[in-house]
Amino acid sequence: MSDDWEARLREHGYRITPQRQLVLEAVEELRHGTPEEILVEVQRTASGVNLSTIYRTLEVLEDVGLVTHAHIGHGAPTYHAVDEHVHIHLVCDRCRKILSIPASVAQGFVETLNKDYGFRTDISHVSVHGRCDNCEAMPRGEETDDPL
Amino acid sequence: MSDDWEARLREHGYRITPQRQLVLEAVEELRHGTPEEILVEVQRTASGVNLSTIYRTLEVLEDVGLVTHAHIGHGAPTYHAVDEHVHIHLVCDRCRKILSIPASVAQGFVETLNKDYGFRTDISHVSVHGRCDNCEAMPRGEETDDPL
DNA sequence: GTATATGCAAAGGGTTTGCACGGTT
DNA sequence: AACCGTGCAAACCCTTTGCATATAC
Repeated sequence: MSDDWEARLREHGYRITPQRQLVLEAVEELRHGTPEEILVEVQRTASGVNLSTIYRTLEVLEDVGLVTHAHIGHGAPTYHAVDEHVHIHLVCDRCRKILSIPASVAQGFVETLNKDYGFRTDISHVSVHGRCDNCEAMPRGEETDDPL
Repeated sequence: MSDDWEARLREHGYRITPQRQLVLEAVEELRHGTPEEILVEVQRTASGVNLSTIYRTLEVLEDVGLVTHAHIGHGAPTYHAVDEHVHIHLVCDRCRKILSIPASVAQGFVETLNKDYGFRTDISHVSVHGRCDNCEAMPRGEETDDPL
């Protein structure tokens, strides 16, 4: 865990609490986690922690720049620690697997948006949906067909 | 409205109903609409229509390929008619405006995903978040800061 | 000691579902 | 006449909020 997380919180006027430490650790441990999943991970250590604390804590951690979230569909968002490299999520609509690829792949696209449309974007914030390698080759039948 | 919509439904074993026609018309009229907004539009003509019918109908219309939806953040998804040109949504996180740009802008990106990662994508399904021209220039202060 | 953070429970959006009735085929 | 589609109400998931207590500072 980045060791200046305490400083980060303090700088913004937030206090250091066990819950905040645990949530940050859980996010780093899970790499991709929904609030619910983070709760479960946190409760392995501290069973008394409440879901609403997870939400409030994620908000704080996001505010100070220690975590971010991305939407992978219509369900709950997924959170990451920010010290991982920035990445894009490729979500397979058939098998539900999530591929993380370097954000640099989208660099040209992002630059075009900026130059041609004056739009500054954070491409990592949303996911790109489609079919992964495997599923594209797979015979029809066992698809999820849940249009996220 | 595309005039083969009845055929489209029948081909897939669905029936033709006033509600389905109204929902399709509403989607085309609105161009971007959440289920709730579509309900309101539909109710201008038929006040008795229920929200659950909107959801069920959108699912059907999506199944037969007459509409699609895209997620613009943590709120409700937004639906379109498919006969409009495929586009990408640029959502400004500050002023909430939605810019629609041709999907062709992302062509290079999409091809890279396919070639390098074997991932076939529908880029129009999700939105790209960031700051629009206007807001990027605007002095700080009145931003939404709601990290969709 | 004081302000912030937490736990709990209740409320809030958005969406789905069971069921009986009504409409399309 | 048979079955699908609809309205209604209840249930559901995810998230937010009010309030009293506990904790960091």
